Amino acid sequence: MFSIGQLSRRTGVKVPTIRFYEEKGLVPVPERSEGNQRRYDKAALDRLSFIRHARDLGLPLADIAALISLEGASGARLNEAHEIARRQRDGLRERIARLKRLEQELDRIAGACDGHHGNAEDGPVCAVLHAFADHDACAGEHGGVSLPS
Amino acid sequence: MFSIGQLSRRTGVKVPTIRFYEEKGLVPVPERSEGNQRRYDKAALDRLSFIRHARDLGLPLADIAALISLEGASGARLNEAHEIARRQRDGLRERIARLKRLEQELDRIAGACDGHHGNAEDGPVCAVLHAFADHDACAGEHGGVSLPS
DNA sequence: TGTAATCTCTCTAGCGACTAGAGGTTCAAG
DNA sequence: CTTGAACCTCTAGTCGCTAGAGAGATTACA
Repeated sequence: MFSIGQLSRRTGVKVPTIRFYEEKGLVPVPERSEGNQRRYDKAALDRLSFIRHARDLGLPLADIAALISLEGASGARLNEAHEIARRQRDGLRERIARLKRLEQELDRIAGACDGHHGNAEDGPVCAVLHAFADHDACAGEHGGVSLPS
Repeated sequence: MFSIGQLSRRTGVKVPTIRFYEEKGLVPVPERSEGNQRRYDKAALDRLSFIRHARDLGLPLADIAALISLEGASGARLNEAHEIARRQRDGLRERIARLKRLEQELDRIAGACDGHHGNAEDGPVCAVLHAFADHDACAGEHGGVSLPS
């Protein structure tokens, strides 16, 4: 039986975040001490570690909740778990690809001007500012639809 | 002179988002028609394109505001623009590296079970669920501190 | 046993960057 | 002149937390 602070230290999940998860139904409502403080057992620790790890992997809480609901499921329902993992991995791949394109362009922008800035009177002063404004100068497309959130 | 809708179509920034940017001071307050509707000129379009592009590149609005304030700046102040671009690129690189590590692990998890699930009675039913729970099985560390937001 | 330090409680509000909706007004085409 | 699309303001919701206030509980040590 540990307190919320001990649970926090063991899992690396911050105290307010644990309470937040409880509110969202991701962590079961724990017992309380006589003084109304939360008391957790090993099961809670495992559950929270699970969430922690899944969050580290980038899964949204909704997906994590779905996975949790699959605990002890069998057969077809289990494919949902695979589906989540696969979907997550594919999304990640796409994100990586897009970020790489962006990196290239930031490279271009960061190197656009190597120190000699003209005077303010001479029109466009620094290529960096211009480069940010100028999408056409991009080597390739970078999505243009959604952000790399 | 175009309406907010036309500006939206030309820049790809959604109408409510344009108003949001105006509220945040990123886009100057435009003139209004007699009937109180926003009317924009080419300068507004350029500014909004700039913001759009920078957002696509992953810059937070605060950085974009900083860049905007550098318009027409000279000398030392311009280095700030470079600084922003460089910082942004470096952050991106780190993010990419971290995401790659996560991808590997999701790969492992997604492939953890290739179709034969045991019966629910036989204890641990599917490796996917277990894999999510089991950080120790990770090939490498994946940060463990902050999320790939 | 006393007391001080640390934890924990609930609650509310805020972050970033929007998005969605309600309920009303204006514009442009036919 | 009428219709319907586009526009207005305002509020609230999204996601995943984080921070703070003010009060009560627990624990370590003297």
